[in-house]
Amino acid sequence: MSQTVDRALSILPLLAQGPADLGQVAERLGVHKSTALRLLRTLHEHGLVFRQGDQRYRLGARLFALAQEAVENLDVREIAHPHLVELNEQCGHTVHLAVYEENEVLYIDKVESRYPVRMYSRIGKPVAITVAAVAKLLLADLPEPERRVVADKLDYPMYTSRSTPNAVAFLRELAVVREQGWATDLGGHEESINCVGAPIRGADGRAVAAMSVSAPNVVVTREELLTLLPLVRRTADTISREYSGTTRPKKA
Amino acid sequence: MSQTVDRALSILPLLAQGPADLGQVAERLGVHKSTALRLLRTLHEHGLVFRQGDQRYRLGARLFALAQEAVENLDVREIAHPHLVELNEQCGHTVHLAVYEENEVLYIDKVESRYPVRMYSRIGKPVAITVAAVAKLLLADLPEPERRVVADKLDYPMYTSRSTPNAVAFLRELAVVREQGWATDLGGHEESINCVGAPIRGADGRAVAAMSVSAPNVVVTREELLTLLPLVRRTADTISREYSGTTRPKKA
DNA sequence: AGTTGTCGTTGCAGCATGTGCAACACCCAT
DNA sequence: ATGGGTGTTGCACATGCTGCAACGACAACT
Repeated sequence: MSQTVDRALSILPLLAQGPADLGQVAERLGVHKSTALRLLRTLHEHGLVFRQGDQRYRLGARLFALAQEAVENLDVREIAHPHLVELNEQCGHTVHLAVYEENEVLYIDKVESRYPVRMYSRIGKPVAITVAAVAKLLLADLPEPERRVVADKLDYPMYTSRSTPNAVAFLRELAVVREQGWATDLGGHEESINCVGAPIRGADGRAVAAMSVSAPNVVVTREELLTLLPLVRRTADTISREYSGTTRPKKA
Repeated sequence: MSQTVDRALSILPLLAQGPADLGQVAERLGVHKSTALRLLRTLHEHGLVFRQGDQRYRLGARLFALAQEAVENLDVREIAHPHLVELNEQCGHTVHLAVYEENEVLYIDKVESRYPVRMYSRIGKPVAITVAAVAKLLLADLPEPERRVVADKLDYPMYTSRSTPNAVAFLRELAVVREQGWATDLGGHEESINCVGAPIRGADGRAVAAMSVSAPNVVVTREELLTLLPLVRRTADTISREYSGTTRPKKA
């Protein structure tokens, strides 16, 4: 790995937390001001960083443009979206779409109760990987050795008393999910929130994404939410079919 | 500027066009394969890039997460404030900043007029949503269905004879505002007060806030106030650019 | 099977490149 | 004026980046 690039890229998450001036950047990077300045300049020339009125640095528009392209290239999202909306119209609850990437599970789409999605709402956040239904689905689909390696590396925070406590329990849960082809999160992340989810599979049978429906206890009980399972699975299967039918990654 | 970082960052827009393998990246960068490899590795460790199918490289979803986090930590008010003050120094009148939230439009910042006669308003208070210039701007930017739903739910109090009388008239007014990109309130709230306003837009083109200049008849006539329109729009555009982190405005 | 081509990966020697220092320029408060 | 706080510049040094060439893995042909 390249030290210079490593330092430069470390600036990005730093600025994502909020604007910072040259001194702060240099200090938090552990380098001299002049070094930080040159890194920032380079980032600036590529538009990833922006200087606002009072000399402070912020993430720039180019980064947003790149982020846009990054998700647009995930064509699962395009295909799935209308189906997520439809599902939302039928049940009224929040619908999520997530993918697995590099030891993380990220939400890439979301439909909130009755209103159309707004870009940049809360999509893009990593999910609570040890408890979320979509995370279980995606991890359960990994090849066995990788699954175990990932499970070992994870932390197992006890969000609630129902959270997955450790790797052993997690792997056991994944085996169940793998077997039954769907997953739940019953108060494992927040005590009052339940989810049911199902995988979206590509032509080769592997899970390319996962979707879930979430609702708080006060709206529907666990049992009522579980009655939506067939609908969720049917939607996921529909998306799977459309995805594997239209996706033809030519040039082999 | 730093050569190494410069090269590394050049990879991103390159990958934005589509996945590429090591050889292609090296060639298009004009560097040796081993160099490209090390750059890609570094990008990979930061999650900006990932390898699909253990072969080709593509943009990583972490880019998306980064942009997301940055947007959440963005504070329109902080960015706008100095510009509002500057505008106030140039024209002397009251300047307002407002956002739309949950069927309401709220003032979130205000710079008081230098003239003795001031208008009543308070930061944090909902504005007269059917007549205020800022409210028209923000509602005009909503997606069509939501706009209509909101317009139907509103009350249309006749503050003055010039107030918007009903939903039909309001929607017509919003269409005009949407078209022209600015809005006025000519005695619709208080007989003697006029306003002109313009929207502040984020990187995705949606209005994140709106600003206006207000003055009573006794200080400036409507016609005189309207001559400030270019200045108001220019200020709003400047704030928009700074908020979205770009130097060049997108197309309207 | 053997062979040839392609592609990703590695270790290394040389030197381009990034680094930190110190001095400078600037702005604002005192 | 004076001082402390910024961001910025030029420069000598050596760090860490570069390109080379060789290796291993894999697949496609003959």
